[in-house]
Amino acid sequence: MMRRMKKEIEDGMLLNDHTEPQLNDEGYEGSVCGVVLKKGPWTSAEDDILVNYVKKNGEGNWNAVQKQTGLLRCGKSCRLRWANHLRPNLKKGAFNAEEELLIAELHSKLGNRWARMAAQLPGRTDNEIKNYWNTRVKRCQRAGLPVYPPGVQQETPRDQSTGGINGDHKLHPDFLQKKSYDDIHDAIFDSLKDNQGILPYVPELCDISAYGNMLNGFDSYQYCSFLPATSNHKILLESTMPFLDSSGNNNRSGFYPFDHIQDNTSDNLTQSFGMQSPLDPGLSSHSSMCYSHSLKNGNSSTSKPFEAVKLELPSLQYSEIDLGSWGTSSTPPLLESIEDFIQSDTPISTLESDCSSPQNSGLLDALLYPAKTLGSSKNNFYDKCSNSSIATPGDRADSSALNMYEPEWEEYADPVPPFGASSILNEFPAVSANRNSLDEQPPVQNFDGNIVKSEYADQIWTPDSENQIMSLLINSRPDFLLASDWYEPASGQLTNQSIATDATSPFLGDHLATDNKHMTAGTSISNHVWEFGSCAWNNMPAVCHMSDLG
DNA sequence: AACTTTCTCAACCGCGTTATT
DNA sequence: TAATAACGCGGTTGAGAAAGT
Repeated sequence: MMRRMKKEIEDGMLLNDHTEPQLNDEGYEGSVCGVVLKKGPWTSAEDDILVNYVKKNGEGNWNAVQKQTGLLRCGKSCRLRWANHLRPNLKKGAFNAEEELLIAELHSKLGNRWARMAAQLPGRTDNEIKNYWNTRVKRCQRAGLPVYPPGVQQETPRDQSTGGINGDHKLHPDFLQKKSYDDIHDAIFDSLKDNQGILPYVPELCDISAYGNMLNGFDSYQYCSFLPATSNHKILLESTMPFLDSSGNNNRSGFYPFDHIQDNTSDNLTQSFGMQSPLDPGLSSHSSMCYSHSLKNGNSSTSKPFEAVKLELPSLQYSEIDLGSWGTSSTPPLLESIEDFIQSDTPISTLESDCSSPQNSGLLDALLYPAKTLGSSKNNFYDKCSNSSIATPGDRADSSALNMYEPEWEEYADPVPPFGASSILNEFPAVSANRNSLDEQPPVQNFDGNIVKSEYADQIWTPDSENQIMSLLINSRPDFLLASDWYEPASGQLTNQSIATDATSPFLGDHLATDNKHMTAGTSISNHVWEFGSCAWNNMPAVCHMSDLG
Protein backbone atom coordinates (compact mmCIF):
# COMPACT_ATOMS: atom_id res chain seq x y z
CA MET A 1 0.00 0.00 0.00
CA MET A 2 2.66 2.41 1.04
CA ARG A 3 4.72 1.68 -1.98
CA ARG A 4 1.88 2.46 -4.24
CA MET A 5 1.15 5.57 -2.34
CA LYS A 6 4.74 6.54 -2.58
CA LYS A 7 4.55 6.22 -6.29
CA GLU A 8 1.54 8.43 -6.29
CA ILE A 9 3.35 10.91 -4.20
CA GLU A 10 6.29 10.83 -6.50
CA ASP A 11 3.95 11.44 -9.32
CA GLY A 12 3.06 14.67 -7.65
CA MET A 13 -0.32 13.62 -6.60
CA LEU A 14 -1.77 15.99 -4.13
CA LEU A 15 -5.43 16.22 -3.85
CA ASN A 16 -5.59 19.68 -2.53
CA ASP A 17 -8.02 21.01 -4.97
CA HIS A 18 -11.63 20.32 -4.57
CA THR A 19 -11.89 17.86 -7.32
CA GLU A 20 -13.13 14.42 -6.71
CA PRO A 21 -10.60 12.39 -4.84
CA GLN A 22 -9.46 9.00 -5.93
CA LEU A 23 -11.99 6.82 -4.32
CA ASN A 24 -10.98 3.69 -2.59
CA ASP A 25 -7.49 4.01 -3.80
CA GLU A 26 -4.84 2.64 -1.56
CA GLY A 27 -3.50 5.34 0.62
CA TYR A 28 -6.83 6.94 0.96
CA GLU A 29 -9.13 6.09 3.63
CA GLY A 30 -12.00 7.55 5.50
CA SER A 31 -14.02 10.43 4.41
CA VAL A 32 -15.39 13.68 5.60
CA CYS A 33 -18.48 14.89 3.84
CA GLY A 34 -17.74 12.55 1.02
CA VAL A 35 -14.14 13.59 0.70
CA VAL A 36 -11.81 10.66 0.92
CA LEU A 37 -8.92 11.51 3.14
CA LYS A 38 -5.43 10.53 2.49
CA LYS A 39 -3.22 8.50 4.74
CA GLY A 40 0.41 7.72 4.88
CA PRO A 41 3.49 9.86 4.66
CA TRP A 42 3.11 13.52 4.16
CA THR A 43 4.56 15.23 1.19
CA SER A 44 6.28 18.55 1.30
CA ALA A 45 3.42 20.06 -0.60
CA GLU A 46 1.05 18.93 2.06
CA ASP A 47 3.36 20.28 4.66
CA ASP A 48 3.35 23.63 2.94
CA ILE A 49 -0.37 23.70 2.96
CA LEU A 50 -0.54 22.88 6.58
CA VAL A 51 2.15 25.34 7.53
CA ASN A 52 0.45 28.07 5.64
CA TYR A 53 -2.79 27.24 7.28
CA VAL A 54 -1.30 27.41 10.74
CA LYS A 55 0.47 30.63 9.97
CA LYS A 56 -2.77 32.07 8.93
CA ASN A 57 -5.12 30.57 11.45
CA GLY A 58 -3.01 29.37 14.27
CA GLU A 59 -3.00 26.00 15.82
CA GLY A 60 -6.15 24.18 16.61
CA ASN A 61 -9.36 23.57 14.82
CA TRP A 62 -7.58 20.97 12.83
CA ASN A 63 -10.64 19.66 11.16
CA ALA A 64 -10.96 22.98 9.49
CA VAL A 65 -7.74 22.43 7.64
CA GLN A 66 -9.32 20.09 5.22
CA LYS A 67 -12.29 22.30 4.76
CA GLN A 68 -10.34 25.46 4.24
CA THR A 69 -7.38 24.18 2.30
CA GLY A 70 -8.67 21.10 0.67
CA LEU A 71 -5.84 19.17 2.14
CA LEU A 72 -6.99 15.63 2.18
CA ARG A 73 -5.92 14.91 5.66
CA CYS A 74 -8.02 14.47 8.71
CA GLY A 75 -7.69 16.92 11.51
CA LYS A 76 -6.04 14.35 13.60
CA SER A 77 -3.38 13.76 11.06
CA CYS A 78 -2.83 17.46 10.63
CA ARG A 79 -2.39 17.99 14.30
CA LEU A 80 0.05 15.15 14.51
CA ARG A 81 2.03 16.34 11.56
CA TRP A 82 2.21 19.82 12.92
CA ALA A 83 3.08 18.77 16.41
CA ASN A 84 5.69 16.26 15.46
CA HIS A 85 7.29 17.79 12.44
CA LEU A 86 6.17 21.18 11.36
CA ARG A 87 5.87 23.33 14.37
CA PRO A 88 8.76 25.66 14.97
CA ASN A 89 11.33 25.21 17.66
CA LEU A 90 11.35 21.51 17.26
CA LYS A 91 14.63 20.11 18.29
CA LYS A 92 15.73 17.76 15.61
CA GLY A 93 18.28 15.10 15.82
CA ALA A 94 19.32 12.51 18.27
CA PHE A 95 18.88 12.90 21.93
CA ASN A 96 21.96 14.02 23.68
CA ALA A 97 23.19 12.50 26.86
CA GLU A 98 21.45 14.98 29.05
CA GLU A 99 18.20 14.39 27.34
CA GLU A 100 18.58 10.67 27.58
CA LEU A 101 19.24 10.89 31.22
CA LEU A 102 16.34 13.19 31.71
CA ILE A 103 14.07 10.89 29.80
CA ALA A 104 15.10 8.02 31.96
CA GLU A 105 14.50 9.98 35.05
CA LEU A 106 11.20 11.26 33.83
CA HIS A 107 10.14 7.81 32.87
CA SER A 108 11.08 6.55 36.25
CA LYS A 109 8.72 9.09 37.70
CA LEU A 110 5.98 9.23 35.16
CA GLY A 111 5.94 5.97 33.39
CA ASN A 112 4.70 6.06 29.83
CA ARG A 113 3.36 9.55 29.98
CA TRP A 114 5.11 10.63 26.89
CA ALA A 115 3.41 13.92 26.50
CA ARG A 116 4.35 14.98 29.96
CA MET A 117 7.83 13.86 29.40
CA ALA A 118 7.93 15.84 26.21
CA ALA A 119 6.80 18.87 28.13
CA GLN A 120 10.00 18.61 30.09
CA LEU A 121 12.09 18.35 26.99
CA PRO A 122 11.70 21.50 24.98
CA GLY A 123 11.59 20.86 21.31
CA ARG A 124 11.01 17.18 21.68
CA THR A 125 7.83 15.37 20.89
CA ASP A 126 6.09 12.69 22.77
CA ASN A 127 6.34 10.45 19.78
CA GLU A 128 10.04 10.94 19.59
CA ILE A 129 10.50 10.17 23.23
CA LYS A 130 8.25 7.21 23.01
CA ASN A 131 10.13 5.78 20.10
CA TYR A 132 13.39 6.34 21.80
CA TRP A 133 12.29 4.75 25.01
CA ASN A 134 10.67 1.79 23.39
CA THR A 135 13.77 1.13 21.42
CA ARG A 136 15.84 1.42 24.49
CA VAL A 137 13.61 -0.89 26.44
CA LYS A 138 13.64 -3.40 23.69
CA ARG A 139 17.35 -3.47 23.53
CA CYS A 140 17.84 -3.60 27.21
CA GLN A 141 15.35 -6.35 27.60
CA ARG A 142 17.00 -8.36 24.95
CA ALA A 143 20.30 -7.81 26.59
CA GLY A 144 18.89 -8.65 29.95
CA LEU A 145 19.86 -5.33 31.34
CA PRO A 146 18.08 -2.76 33.37
CA VAL A 147 16.57 0.07 31.52
CA TYR A 148 17.35 2.85 33.87
CA PRO A 149 20.77 4.29 34.26
CA PRO A 150 22.48 4.53 37.58
CA GLY A 151 21.06 7.05 39.88
CA VAL A 152 17.70 6.88 38.29
CA GLN A 153 15.23 5.08 40.37
CA GLN A 154 11.88 3.72 39.61
CA GLU A 155 9.67 5.76 41.80
CA THR A 156 6.32 4.94 40.42
CA PRO A 157 5.95 1.39 39.39
CA ARG A 158 3.57 1.89 36.61
CA ASP A 159 3.02 -0.88 34.34
CA GLN A 160 4.20 -0.29 31.55
CA SER A 161 4.74 -2.92 29.17
CA THR A 162 7.46 -0.90 27.68
CA GLY A 163 9.65 -1.16 30.62
CA GLY A 164 8.08 0.81 33.34
CA ILE A 165 9.71 -1.57 35.66
CA ASN A 166 12.96 -2.43 34.25
CA GLY A 167 11.88 -4.68 31.56
CA ASP A 168 12.68 -8.23 32.35
CA HIS A 169 14.35 -7.43 35.52
CA LYS A 170 12.05 -7.96 38.33
CA LEU A 171 12.39 -5.84 41.29
CA HIS A 172 12.50 -7.37 44.60
CA PRO A 173 8.92 -7.47 45.77
CA ASP A 174 9.82 -5.04 48.44
CA PHE A 175 10.93 -2.62 45.87
CA LEU A 176 7.81 -2.86 43.94
CA GLN A 177 6.01 -1.66 46.94
CA LYS A 178 8.40 1.05 47.82
CA LYS A 179 7.79 4.52 46.69
CA SER A 180 9.88 6.83 48.67
CA TYR A 181 13.53 7.09 49.02
CA ASP A 182 13.33 5.95 52.56
CA ASP A 183 11.20 3.01 51.71
CA ILE A 184 13.52 1.92 49.03
CA HIS A 185 16.38 2.28 51.33
CA ASP A 186 14.56 0.21 53.85
CA ALA A 187 14.00 -2.46 51.31
CA ILE A 188 17.64 -2.59 50.50
CA PHE A 189 18.45 -2.61 54.12
CA ASP A 190 16.07 -5.44 54.67
CA SER A 191 17.58 -7.26 51.81
CA LEU A 192 20.94 -6.84 53.36
CA LYS A 193 19.63 -8.10 56.61
CA ASP A 194 18.27 -11.13 54.95
CA ASN A 195 21.49 -11.82 53.27
CA GLN A 196 23.82 -11.10 56.03
CA GLY A 197 26.05 -13.98 56.60
CA ILE A 198 25.38 -15.23 53.16
CA LEU A 199 26.79 -12.56 51.00
CA PRO A 200 30.48 -12.23 51.04
CA TYR A 201 30.51 -8.52 50.53
CA VAL A 202 27.61 -7.34 52.49
CA PRO A 203 28.93 -5.11 55.16
CA GLU A 204 27.67 -5.79 58.53
CA LEU A 205 24.50 -4.10 59.27
CA CYS A 206 25.86 -1.54 61.59
CA ASP A 207 28.08 -0.31 58.85
CA ILE A 208 25.35 -0.25 56.38
CA SER A 209 23.23 1.55 58.79
CA ALA A 210 25.92 4.07 59.34
CA TYR A 211 25.91 5.05 55.77
CA GLY A 212 22.56 3.75 55.07
CA ASN A 213 21.56 6.92 53.44
CA MET A 214 24.24 6.30 50.99
CA LEU A 215 22.08 3.56 49.78
CA ASN A 216 19.99 6.17 48.23
CA GLY A 217 22.61 5.90 45.68
CA PHE A 218 21.65 2.31 45.34
CA ASP A 219 18.05 2.79 44.97
CA SER A 220 18.46 2.81 41.33
CA TYR A 221 16.81 -0.42 40.79
CA GLN A 222 19.66 -1.73 38.80
CA TYR A 223 20.74 -2.85 42.17
CA CYS A 224 17.88 -5.16 42.17
CA SER A 225 18.55 -6.64 38.85
CA PHE A 226 19.01 -10.28 38.60
CA LEU A 227 21.42 -10.72 35.88
CA PRO A 228 22.71 -13.98 34.72
CA ALA A 229 26.34 -14.52 35.16
CA THR A 230 28.36 -15.97 32.43
CA SER A 231 31.98 -16.54 31.95
CA ASN A 232 32.38 -14.75 28.75
CA HIS A 233 35.44 -12.81 29.48
CA LYS A 234 35.60 -11.13 26.19
CA ILE A 235 32.23 -9.69 26.69
CA LEU A 236 33.15 -8.95 30.17
CA LEU A 237 36.06 -6.93 29.08
CA GLU A 238 34.10 -5.05 26.60
CA SER A 239 31.80 -4.15 29.33
CA THR A 240 34.53 -2.64 31.33
CA MET A 241 35.10 0.17 28.96
CA PRO A 242 31.90 1.15 27.41
CA PHE A 243 32.84 4.74 27.55
CA LEU A 244 35.41 4.65 24.89
CA ASP A 245 34.30 5.01 21.42
CA SER A 246 35.61 3.02 18.60
CA SER A 247 38.36 5.43 17.95
CA GLY A 248 39.54 5.16 21.45
CA ASN A 249 38.38 8.59 22.26
CA ASN A 250 36.62 9.35 25.35
CA ASN A 251 32.96 9.28 25.18
CA ARG A 252 32.09 12.14 27.35
CA SER A 253 28.66 10.96 28.06
CA GLY A 254 29.58 7.43 28.80
CA PHE A 255 29.66 7.89 32.50
CA TYR A 256 29.42 4.25 33.15
CA PRO A 257 32.81 3.26 34.14
CA PHE A 258 31.66 0.42 36.30
CA ASP A 259 28.28 -0.35 35.14
CA HIS A 260 26.95 -3.76 34.63
CA ILE A 261 29.69 -5.50 36.26
CA GLN A 262 29.05 -8.67 37.93
CA ASP A 263 31.15 -11.24 39.46
CA ASN A 264 30.54 -14.87 39.07
CA THR A 265 31.98 -15.38 42.45
CA SER A 266 29.59 -13.06 44.04
CA ASP A 267 26.40 -14.19 42.54
CA ASN A 268 24.93 -14.43 45.92
CA LEU A 269 25.51 -10.86 46.37
CA THR A 270 24.39 -9.74 43.04
CA GLN A 271 21.33 -11.78 43.08
CA SER A 272 20.35 -11.05 46.56
CA PHE A 273 21.31 -7.50 46.79
CA GLY A 274 21.31 -6.56 43.22
CA MET A 275 24.89 -5.56 43.43
CA GLN A 276 27.22 -6.37 40.73
CA SER A 277 30.87 -6.62 40.93
CA PRO A 278 33.25 -4.97 38.59
CA LEU A 279 33.91 -7.71 36.18
CA ASP A 280 30.65 -8.85 35.01
CA PRO A 281 30.86 -11.44 32.36
CA GLY A 282 27.22 -11.41 31.79
CA LEU A 283 26.78 -7.83 31.08
CA SER A 284 28.98 -7.47 28.26
CA SER A 285 28.84 -5.14 25.46
CA HIS A 286 25.39 -4.19 26.13
CA SER A 287 26.46 -2.12 28.95
CA SER A 288 27.30 0.36 26.36
CA MET A 289 24.47 -0.50 24.17
CA CYS A 290 21.86 -0.52 26.76
CA TYR A 291 22.28 2.97 27.84
CA SER A 292 22.61 4.53 24.55
CA HIS A 293 20.24 5.68 22.10
CA SER A 294 21.15 3.95 18.97
CA LEU A 295 23.15 6.43 17.08
CA LYS A 296 25.35 4.09 15.30
CA ASN A 297 25.61 6.19 12.29
CA GLY A 298 24.74 9.42 13.83
CA ASN A 299 21.63 9.34 11.83
CA SER A 300 18.55 10.83 13.04
CA SER A 301 15.47 10.51 11.07
CA THR A 302 13.55 13.64 11.20
CA SER A 303 11.72 15.77 8.87
CA LYS A 304 13.01 19.20 8.29
CA PRO A 305 10.01 20.93 6.92
CA PHE A 306 11.53 24.36 6.84
CA GLU A 307 14.57 23.39 4.96
CA ALA A 308 15.11 25.48 1.94
CA VAL A 309 15.29 22.42 -0.18
CA LYS A 310 12.62 19.93 0.41
CA LEU A 311 12.45 16.44 -0.72
CA GLU A 312 9.31 15.15 -2.13
CA LEU A 313 9.09 12.39 0.35
CA PRO A 314 8.51 13.59 3.77
CA SER A 315 10.92 11.83 5.98
CA LEU A 316 14.14 13.56 5.41
CA GLN A 317 17.06 11.83 6.89
CA TYR A 318 20.06 13.73 7.87
CA SER A 319 23.12 12.92 9.76
CA GLU A 320 24.29 14.51 12.84
CA ILE A 321 27.25 14.16 14.95
CA ASP A 322 26.75 11.53 17.47
CA LEU A 323 25.91 13.55 20.46
CA GLY A 324 26.79 10.82 22.76
CA SER A 325 24.81 8.72 25.01
CA TRP A 326 25.02 6.72 28.09
CA GLY A 327 27.82 4.78 26.72
CA THR A 328 27.51 4.53 23.05
CA SER A 329 30.60 2.83 22.05
CA SER A 330 32.08 0.00 20.29
CA THR A 331 34.77 -2.20 21.54
CA PRO A 332 37.76 -0.09 22.13
CA PRO A 333 41.08 -1.25 20.90
CA LEU A 334 42.53 -1.65 24.30
CA LEU A 335 40.24 -4.46 25.00
CA GLU A 336 42.39 -6.78 23.16
CA SER A 337 45.23 -6.22 25.46
CA ILE A 338 43.07 -6.77 28.43
CA GLU A 339 41.59 -9.77 26.88
CA ASP A 340 45.03 -11.13 26.44
CA PHE A 341 45.59 -10.38 30.00
CA ILE A 342 42.49 -12.17 31.00
CA GLN A 343 43.28 -15.10 28.85
CA SER A 344 46.54 -15.42 30.56
CA ASP A 345 46.87 -17.34 33.76
CA THR A 346 45.90 -14.41 35.78
CA PRO A 347 43.22 -15.50 38.13
CA ILE A 348 40.27 -13.54 37.08
CA SER A 349 38.35 -14.42 40.11
CA THR A 350 40.79 -12.59 42.24
CA LEU A 351 40.46 -9.47 40.28
CA GLU A 352 36.79 -9.77 40.13
CA SER A 353 36.12 -10.36 43.70
CA ASP A 354 38.56 -7.84 44.85
CA CYS A 355 36.78 -5.18 43.04
CA SER A 356 33.39 -6.25 43.96
CA SER A 357 31.11 -3.39 44.22
CA PRO A 358 27.68 -2.40 43.32
CA GLN A 359 27.68 -1.39 39.81
CA ASN A 360 25.11 0.72 38.24
CA SER A 361 25.19 3.26 40.87
CA GLY A 362 27.13 5.20 38.38
CA LEU A 363 29.04 8.33 39.07
CA LEU A 364 30.14 9.12 42.49
CA ASP A 365 27.92 6.88 44.41
CA ALA A 366 29.31 4.04 42.42
CA LEU A 367 32.62 5.04 43.74
CA LEU A 368 31.39 5.62 47.18
CA TYR A 369 30.34 2.11 47.61
CA PRO A 370 33.63 0.36 47.20
CA ALA A 371 35.43 2.91 49.20
CA LYS A 372 33.00 2.66 51.98
CA THR A 373 32.79 -1.01 51.66
CA LEU A 374 36.48 -1.07 52.13
CA GLY A 375 35.82 0.69 55.31
CA SER A 376 33.62 -2.13 56.29
CA SER A 377 35.05 -5.07 58.02
CA LYS A 378 33.07 -7.46 55.96
CA ASN A 379 34.73 -6.68 52.77
CA ASN A 380 37.18 -9.40 52.16
CA PHE A 381 39.38 -7.18 50.19
CA TYR A 382 42.17 -7.54 52.63
CA ASP A 383 41.75 -11.19 52.60
CA LYS A 384 42.66 -11.35 49.01
CA CYS A 385 44.74 -8.34 48.41
CA SER A 386 46.72 -7.48 51.41
CA ASN A 387 46.72 -10.36 53.80
CA SER A 388 45.04 -8.25 56.32
CA SER A 389 42.91 -9.77 58.91
CA ILE A 390 39.87 -11.41 57.56
CA ALA A 391 36.68 -9.76 58.39
CA THR A 392 33.89 -11.90 59.50
CA PRO A 393 30.31 -11.02 59.82
CA GLY A 394 29.73 -9.04 62.87
CA ASP A 395 33.36 -8.71 63.62
CA ARG A 396 33.78 -5.08 64.21
CA ALA A 397 37.27 -5.39 65.47
CA ASP A 398 38.50 -6.36 62.08
CA SER A 399 37.55 -3.03 60.76
CA SER A 400 39.87 -1.31 63.12
CA ALA A 401 42.35 -0.78 60.40
CA LEU A 402 39.86 1.47 58.81
CA ASN A 403 38.46 3.07 61.85
CA MET A 404 40.84 5.86 61.36
CA TYR A 405 38.79 6.94 58.43
CA GLU A 406 35.50 7.02 60.09
CA PRO A 407 35.48 10.72 60.72
CA GLU A 408 36.08 11.32 57.10
CA TRP A 409 33.41 8.92 56.12
CA GLU A 410 31.02 10.51 58.42
CA GLU A 411 31.79 13.79 56.93
CA TYR A 412 31.02 12.51 53.53
CA ALA A 413 28.19 10.33 54.46
CA ASP A 414 25.96 12.20 52.17
CA PRO A 415 22.65 10.49 52.11
CA VAL A 416 22.13 11.65 48.62
CA PRO A 417 24.35 10.43 45.91
CA PRO A 418 26.16 13.53 44.89
CA PHE A 419 26.36 12.15 41.46
CA GLY A 420 22.93 10.83 41.33
CA ALA A 421 20.52 11.89 38.75
CA SER A 422 19.52 15.01 40.46
CA SER A 423 23.06 16.04 40.75
CA ILE A 424 23.64 15.55 37.13
CA LEU A 425 20.52 17.26 36.18
CA ASN A 426 21.46 20.20 38.21
CA GLU A 427 24.41 20.49 35.99
CA PHE A 428 22.18 21.16 33.09
CA PRO A 429 19.95 23.96 34.10
CA ALA A 430 18.70 24.33 30.61
CA VAL A 431 17.38 20.87 30.78
CA SER A 432 16.24 20.86 34.29
CA ALA A 433 14.90 24.34 34.51
CA ASN A 434 11.46 23.45 33.50
CA ARG A 435 11.02 20.44 35.59
CA ASN A 436 8.87 21.50 38.39
CA SER A 437 5.57 21.16 36.79
CA LEU A 438 5.06 17.48 36.87
CA ASP A 439 1.64 16.99 38.03
CA GLU A 440 0.75 14.41 40.53
CA GLN A 441 4.16 14.76 41.92
CA PRO A 442 4.94 16.70 44.97
CA PRO A 443 7.42 19.19 43.68
CA VAL A 444 9.70 18.73 46.55
CA GLN A 445 10.31 15.17 45.62
CA ASN A 446 10.77 15.44 42.01
CA PHE A 447 12.46 17.49 39.41
CA ASP A 448 12.54 20.88 40.80
CA GLY A 449 16.21 21.24 41.07
CA ASN A 450 16.00 23.91 43.69
CA ILE A 451 13.77 21.96 45.87
CA VAL A 452 15.75 18.87 45.49
CA LYS A 453 18.78 20.81 46.34
CA SER A 454 17.21 22.23 49.41
CA GLU A 455 16.43 18.75 50.41
CA TYR A 456 20.11 18.26 50.76
CA ALA A 457 20.76 21.62 52.19
CA ASP A 458 21.69 20.23 55.52
CA GLN A 459 24.17 17.90 54.01
CA ILE A 460 27.76 18.72 53.95
CA TRP A 461 28.53 18.73 50.36
CA THR A 462 30.67 21.21 48.64
CA PRO A 463 32.63 21.11 45.48
CA ASP A 464 35.72 20.75 47.57
CA SER A 465 34.45 17.84 49.49
CA GLU A 466 33.18 16.28 46.33
CA ASN A 467 36.55 16.66 44.83
CA GLN A 468 38.10 15.09 47.82
CA ILE A 469 35.77 12.22 47.61
CA MET A 470 36.51 11.87 44.00
CA SER A 471 40.18 11.80 44.68
CA LEU A 472 39.76 9.36 47.44
CA LEU A 473 37.70 7.08 45.40
CA ILE A 474 39.97 7.25 42.51
CA ASN A 475 42.41 5.49 44.65
CA SER A 476 39.99 2.91 45.71
CA ARG A 477 38.87 1.91 42.30
CA PRO A 478 41.43 0.68 39.89
CA ASP A 479 38.90 0.60 37.21
CA PHE A 480 38.31 4.23 37.60
CA LEU A 481 41.26 4.73 35.42
CA LEU A 482 39.17 3.39 32.70
CA ALA A 483 36.54 5.96 33.19
CA SER A 484 37.24 8.80 30.94
CA ASP A 485 35.30 11.95 30.75
CA TRP A 486 32.48 10.78 32.84
CA TYR A 487 32.87 13.66 35.10
CA GLU A 488 31.79 16.67 33.25
CA PRO A 489 34.28 19.44 33.53
CA ALA A 490 32.67 22.32 35.21
CA SER A 491 33.76 25.34 36.97
CA GLY A 492 35.20 24.50 40.28
CA GLN A 493 35.14 20.85 39.60
CA LEU A 494 37.77 18.43 38.76
CA THR A 495 37.68 16.52 35.62
CA ASN A 496 38.17 12.86 35.71
CA GLN A 497 41.54 13.25 34.27
CA SER A 498 42.71 15.76 36.71
CA ILE A 499 41.25 13.71 39.45
CA ALA A 500 42.79 10.57 38.26
CA THR A 501 46.16 11.95 37.60
CA ASP A 502 46.35 14.09 40.63
CA ALA A 503 45.07 11.49 42.91
CA THR A 504 46.99 8.62 41.53
CA SER A 505 50.32 10.25 41.27
CA PRO A 506 51.30 9.68 44.85
CA PHE A 507 50.79 6.01 44.40
CA LEU A 508 51.55 5.26 40.86
CA GLY A 509 54.21 7.61 40.04
CA ASP A 510 54.10 10.25 37.45
CA HIS A 511 54.53 7.90 34.58
CA LEU A 512 51.23 6.33 35.12
CA ALA A 513 49.52 9.47 36.04
CA THR A 514 50.85 11.02 32.93
CA ASP A 515 49.89 8.09 30.86
CA ASN A 516 46.49 8.35 32.24
CA LYS A 517 46.20 11.69 30.63
CA HIS A 518 46.59 10.00 27.34
CA MET A 519 44.82 6.86 28.09
CA THR A 520 42.74 6.95 25.04
CA ALA A 521 45.46 4.95 23.51
CA GLY A 522 44.86 1.35 24.04
CA THR A 523 48.42 0.32 24.41
CA SER A 524 49.60 -0.69 27.78
CA ILE A 525 46.59 0.51 29.54
CA SER A 526 45.62 -2.84 30.79
CA ASN A 527 48.89 -3.23 32.56
CA HIS A 528 48.47 0.14 34.01
CA VAL A 529 45.04 -0.64 35.08
CA TRP A 530 46.00 -3.71 36.91
CA GLU A 531 49.17 -2.22 38.14
CA PHE A 532 47.24 0.66 39.44
CA GLY A 533 44.67 -1.60 40.85
CA SER A 534 47.15 -3.59 42.74
CA CYS A 535 48.99 -0.59 43.93
CA ALA A 536 46.03 1.42 44.95
CA TRP A 537 44.19 -1.34 46.59
CA ASN A 538 47.16 -2.60 48.46
CA ASN A 539 47.84 0.87 49.66
CA MET A 540 44.36 1.47 50.71
CA PRO A 541 45.10 2.65 54.22
CA ALA A 542 47.43 5.25 52.90
CA VAL A 543 45.01 6.15 50.23
CA CYS A 544 42.43 6.83 52.79
CA HIS A 545 44.37 9.53 54.47
CA MET A 546 42.30 12.46 53.59
CA SER A 547 45.17 14.74 54.32
CA ASP A 548 46.88 13.31 51.29
CA LEU A 549 44.05 14.29 49.14
CA GLY A 550 43.72 17.91 49.82
C1' DA B 1 25.75 -9.86 -4.14
C1' DA B 2 21.67 -11.58 -2.29
C1' DC B 3 19.00 -12.45 1.36
C1' DT B 4 17.50 -12.02 6.15
C1' DT B 5 17.15 -9.76 10.34
C1' DT B 6 17.04 -5.80 13.08
C1' DC B 7 16.38 -1.04 13.81
C1' DT B 8 14.22 3.37 13.39
C1' DC B 9 10.59 6.34 13.11
C1' DA B 10 6.51 8.42 10.91
C1' DA B 11 1.96 7.70 10.97
C1' DC B 12 -2.28 5.53 12.24
C1' DC B 13 -5.77 3.81 15.50
C1' DG B 14 -8.56 3.62 19.49
C1' DC B 15 -9.84 5.53 23.56
C1' DG B 16 -10.26 8.93 27.17
C1' DT B 17 -10.73 13.73 28.24
C1' DT B 18 -12.19 18.33 27.48
C1' DA B 19 -14.82 21.83 25.21
C1' DT B 20 -18.84 23.27 23.00
C1' DT B 21 -23.61 23.34 21.89
C1' DT C 1 -27.39 17.56 31.59
C1' DA C 2 -26.65 15.09 27.48
C1' DA C 3 -24.84 14.83 22.97
C1' DT C 4 -21.38 15.86 19.97
C1' DA C 5 -17.04 17.59 18.38
C1' DA C 6 -12.41 18.40 19.07
C1' DC C 7 -8.40 17.34 21.11
C1' DG C 8 -4.75 14.72 23.27
C1' DC C 9 -2.48 10.65 24.53
C1' DG C 10 -0.50 6.09 24.36
C1' DG C 11 -0.09 1.79 21.79
C1' DT C 12 0.77 -0.25 17.56
C1' DT C 13 2.04 -0.84 12.79
C1' DG C 14 4.73 -1.11 8.81
C1' DA C 15 8.02 0.97 5.34
C1' DG C 16 12.56 1.82 4.57
C1' DA C 17 17.26 1.78 6.07
C1' DA C 18 20.98 -0.45 8.15
C1' DA C 19 23.37 -4.31 9.73
C1' DG C 20 24.29 -9.05 9.68
C1' DT C 21 24.87 -13.56 7.41
